[in-house]
Formats: sequence, structure tokens, C-alpha cells
Amino acid sequence: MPVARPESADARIIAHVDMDCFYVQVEQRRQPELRGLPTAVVQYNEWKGGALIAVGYEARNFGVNRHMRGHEAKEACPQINLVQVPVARDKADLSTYRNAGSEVVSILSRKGRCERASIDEVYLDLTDAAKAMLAETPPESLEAVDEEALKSHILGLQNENGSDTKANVREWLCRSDADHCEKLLACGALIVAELRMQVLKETEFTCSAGVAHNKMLAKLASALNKPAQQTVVPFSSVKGLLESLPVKKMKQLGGKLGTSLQNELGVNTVGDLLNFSEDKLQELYGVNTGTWLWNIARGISGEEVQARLLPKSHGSGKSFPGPRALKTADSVKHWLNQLCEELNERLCSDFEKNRRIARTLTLHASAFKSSSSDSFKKFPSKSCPLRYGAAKMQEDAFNLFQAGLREYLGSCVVRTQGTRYNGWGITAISISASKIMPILSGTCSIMKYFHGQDKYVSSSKQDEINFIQDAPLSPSGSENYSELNSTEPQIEFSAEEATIRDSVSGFNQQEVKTNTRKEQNSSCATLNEATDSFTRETSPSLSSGTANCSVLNWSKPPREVHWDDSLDKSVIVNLKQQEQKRNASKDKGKSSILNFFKNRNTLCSPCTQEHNETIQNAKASSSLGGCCAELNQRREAWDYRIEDIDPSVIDELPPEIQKEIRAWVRPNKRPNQRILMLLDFLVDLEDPWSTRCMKPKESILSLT
DNA sequence: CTTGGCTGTATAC
DNA sequence: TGTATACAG
Repeated sequence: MPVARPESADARIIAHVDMDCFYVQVEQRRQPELRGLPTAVVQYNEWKGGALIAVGYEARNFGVNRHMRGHEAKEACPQINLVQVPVARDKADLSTYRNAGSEVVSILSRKGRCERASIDEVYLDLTDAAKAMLAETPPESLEAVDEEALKSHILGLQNENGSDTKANVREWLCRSDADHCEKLLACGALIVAELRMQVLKETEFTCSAGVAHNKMLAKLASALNKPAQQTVVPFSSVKGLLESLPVKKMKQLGGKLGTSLQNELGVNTVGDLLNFSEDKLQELYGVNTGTWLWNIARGISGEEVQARLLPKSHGSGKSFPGPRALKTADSVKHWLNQLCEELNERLCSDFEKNRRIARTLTLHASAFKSSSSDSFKKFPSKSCPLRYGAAKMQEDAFNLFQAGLREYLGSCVVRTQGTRYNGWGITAISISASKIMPILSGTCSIMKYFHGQDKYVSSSKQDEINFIQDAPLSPSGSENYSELNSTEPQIEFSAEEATIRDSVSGFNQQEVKTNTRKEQNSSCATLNEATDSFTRETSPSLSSGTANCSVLNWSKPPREVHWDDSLDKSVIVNLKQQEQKRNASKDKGKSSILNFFKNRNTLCSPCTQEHNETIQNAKASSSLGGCCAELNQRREAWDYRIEDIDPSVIDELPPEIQKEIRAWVRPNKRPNQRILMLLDFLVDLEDPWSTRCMKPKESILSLT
């Protein structure tokens, strides 16, 4: 439900940029011969020519719209070009479009805070940029105004259809007697025009934009003049814009709330809402929603543009409508395997490009059961800690499914095994990865600090952006932002072979231990799973089937990982030599800090030799897959015993780092979750059975 | 049985 | 925290 927020006192300049029929443009860029021709993108679907998910403007002129099927579109426009969405693993694969969206974001984020609102939309907060422009090169001082800016639509500006529209727009943009707010809007319009031109030049995509004083109005405006145009909303025209606007057109009112306004209150336009007092609306819809409605009727919305260039979750799903419903555990497993492969791939890519890891895996499904009674029941969502590696994710996902199915079927006596009809069907499954967080941004700062004090910049606020800048890992990748804000310094990691060797050997020790424990107690795979991952419960596992082992309790006990467990001794690696080498080269000033870091490895187990095999593998796989090398470089980042930190040392660190370390050291507080997750992630990564980041032929198995 | 398919965000309890 | 639901493109 919408939440009311007070509008900030200062006028802001907000833009909403919306790509024009984005999927179609992506396909037209890939197949330039389609440019200018009526085109639509259809989802892989044999039935009636597939469902249209994007329609180009040439096709719209023939009356083709997004709710048609391929056949209908052909009827309305026989010469239409229908392009199929890419398919991978027998399901639609939108990565082409996601990556294209990232290209656009990387451009649009250059001039101010940028929020990626969907695959093809962003919000920009251009307040600072507009103020700067007004101070330095105000529009009124320009002798030539950009053509793209002159094509702006200024809401409420007279003579829009007159013969000399551009002259009017130029005058509005450059008025010296305009009030401050409107001058800032004019600057915003110039900036957005420039950004849109850059998008076109660098990506070949056109987009439309709205420029206003808040997100709500900017979003409304961007849709008013499409394609490839922009619309400005001065304060003075807000009332006129809203009063005749159908409520359903407002974001958040396209669903039940909007319907309720129409049906219960007879409110058809946003202007109609003005007839209701705030109290009345609160009484009808609750305090939050009531206030929100009262505000939006007046064009008020204090919602901030969030600095977020990357998605908060990744998901992969598929539906199985009607007769295609999945009716056996085997078929469910098959599709879960496909979905997990895709998800794992995307998570790996997210890690490589953005240095983020996801913590939670969630399974959603829709089901029906023929055995009557409570067939209305919904299939419950289930989640568990996420383990990287397709094989592990597949195992976890299937266990989640079985747990959900058991609950869904309840007391119904139906079989869940075998290949015969079981009395139930699955009509949709999806898995998603959430709680995605950057790995140790604070430690990033620390590394920055030690890798070059002169380059250190104090900037722990914008985690994500710094993070991206910290790690220009795949320069050619389209979904990273390392090129952003390139004025910021970047770290130089010196990839030391020895680091890779030693850290890998540390992992191998853990592995050996794990295997031993497994052999010792093979009667209960679940418990083994749970214990061999550092005394905490990890993977959901119902496969062993016994009552004791099938409990899905992983969410309950917080991870019982302690820094003095065998964990850090066996997993955390010995970097003494490298560290000393590094320290020797950097040991100028900073004595006490460096002493601390120099001495911190004394408890680590020595590097033994039996792991050469793994070393080879890791080298091979890191050169092939890329991820492992990354992590090995980074591993030194968490190679500390937190409780060994001498408090006096902390004072010497920059404030941001102090903050982070104090959080770790705080008594009675578990180590930073991100550290635990990173450990987790790294250990999973070293599992030779994992298919993660390795194509089959390159897998460790084939290398040994 | 389903109600367009897939992906993503936000909010409430 | 995990789960359910609504909404959007």
C-alpha cells in the first residue's frame, strides 16, 4: 500500500525516462533491417502465434496492441514482423533485454542519482545538476539551445500547436524572469535532452522522458508524448494535468484501490478526489493510504529517488497452463533444474560484475489438486539460505518444493513419488534469489586504504556505486557499471599467484574434513549437511526421508559460526608470506595498524602440500570461469580474527572503516552477516562438484 | 485445474 | 524473518 511522505521543502528536479517499446528496439538494433517496419516481440508460445509483449510504433499505427496474440496481430497488420523472445533451457530468456537496459542505465546515471525502476525505466534526481547549471551556465545565457530540448513539450505553455512552437519553447526555457523553480525545471529539461541524445548515440535506442518536481508527476509526464519526446510539468500546470486524469492512470491506482475509488466513491478522475477531506479518505482507506490519496490529488509526492542501479532480486520462473501442468515429482525436478541453472548463471554474473551475493532462495508455485475439499488452498512459498552452484541450488529448490507440496496436500493421501498421476498438478513454478548484498564494502574500503592510501576516498555512503567502481571486473560486460563516474579512483588489485595457491589450499582442508565427517555418519544425510557446514544448519534436505532428518528448520537457529571455531582455522588461509611481503613494501607510517595486520595470521593452519591438485584445478577454473580468481584476490579481505583487534588500532583508521570494524567488534554481536555469507559463498564455490562458473567440459572432474 | 508470461518491487503481518 | 499479496511493465 502506498505510504504518504511529506514533500521536501526544497523543490526537486526529477526525471522519469522510459524506453520506447523497448524489446522491439532491442530486436531492431540486432536486426537493423527491421528498423522502420511494423514489428512486435512475441513470447515463445505456439498457441495462436504467441503473446505480444512489445509492439513497435509502426505496428501500433495498424491497431496492433499488446494484448493481442500473434495471429490477431497478423490480421490487423499482415506485413508485421513478429520476433520471438530468445529461449534458453526451453524457457523465455530475457537477459538480452536486461543487459540492454543496463547499457541505458549506465548512461542515464551520469548526471545525478539514478533509480532503475524496471527493465526499461529509470528515475533521476537532477536537482543538484540543475542547480549547478543554473549557477554556471543558465539557459538565459545560451546563444543556442539544443534541438532536442527545443522539441520539449512544456505542459501549459500556450500555442503548443502554433506555427512557431520551438520559438515558444526556447523562450520558456531561457526566460530570465521565470521563477526559480521553473528555471530549475528548464535546466532539468536541457540535461534530460542531453542524456537522451547520449543514449541514442551510444545505444541506438530512443526514449521518452518527463521532467517535474516529483516522481509521480515525472512518471505521468513521460507517457504523455511518446516516442522519443520529453514533457515538462511546471507547478502551474499540475492542477490542469491531474483534474481530468482518470484515476486508473496513476501509478498504484491501476488495481483494486483504483477500482474501489471508482465504484465506491464515484471518483473517476484524480480531480474528483479533491472532493474528499483527508479525514474522510483516511477513514475509508486507512491513515497511510488516505493521506497518500489526499496528497496525490494535489500533485504532492515526497518519494525520493533511490540510488539503485541494480535489481534487488533475481528470479526465474515458468508457467505450465492447463493440460501442461506438471504432475510428477520428476517433471517438477526437471524444470526446477532448468530454472536453477539460469538463476545460478545470473547470480554468478551478478557476482562477477557487481561483487554481490544473494542470501535467500525462495520457491513459489501454483498448484491444483483434484482431491477436492480445500482445493482453493494456495501452494505455500518456501525459502532457505541460498547456496551457490547449480547442483546445490537444484537440491535445495527441490527440497523446498517437497516441503511446500507436503504442506499443500496436507492430510490428503496422495503419492508424491513416481511417474504416475498423483492427484495434483503444478501450473507455475519460480525460484528467486533475494537479500542481495555487496560483499564487504567496508573491507573494500580497507583494501583501498592499504592498496594505496593516497587513493583513498571517503565515501562509504553510496555502497553500491562505490562497489561497482571498486571492481571493474569484466570491462566488456554489459551489466556492470564500472565505467560510471569514472572520476573516482579505482583500486588496483595485484593478482598474486601465491595468494591463489594458499587460499585454495585452505579450502581444500575444509573439504577434506567435510568428506571425512560425511563418511563417519552416513545414516542421516541431512544432519551431515547441516553439520559439515560449520555447525550450522544449511541446506533443506528432505531426501533422506526419515522423520528426524526431514525437518526444515534451517531458518531457526542463527548461524552458529564463531570466529574461534574450526572454521577460521581451517578455512581461513595462511597469507603470512604474502602479507609480510605486502607489508614490507607498504610499511611506511601506519605502524600500529600494520602491526596488527602483520600478526593476525598466527593461528592459521599451515599450508600443506597435499592440495596441489586443487590448486591446479582452481587455477584452471579461475582462468576459465573467472570467478575464482576474483575471490582469491579478495580473500585476504576477511582474513582477520575479529576479536584480536586492538581497540586502539581502530582509532587510526578512516571514519568509515572505524564504523565498520566497530560493528564487528561489538560485544555480544555476531560478526557481520556479510562476512558469514561471504565465507559461506566462498566455501560453496570451492566445492568441486559444483557446476558453478564452469562449463561441463571445463569442470574440475575433467581436469583431474 | 487454468484465467497472458515473466520479472521485479513494495508492504503488511 | 518468512510468507502472502498487490501492483506494474
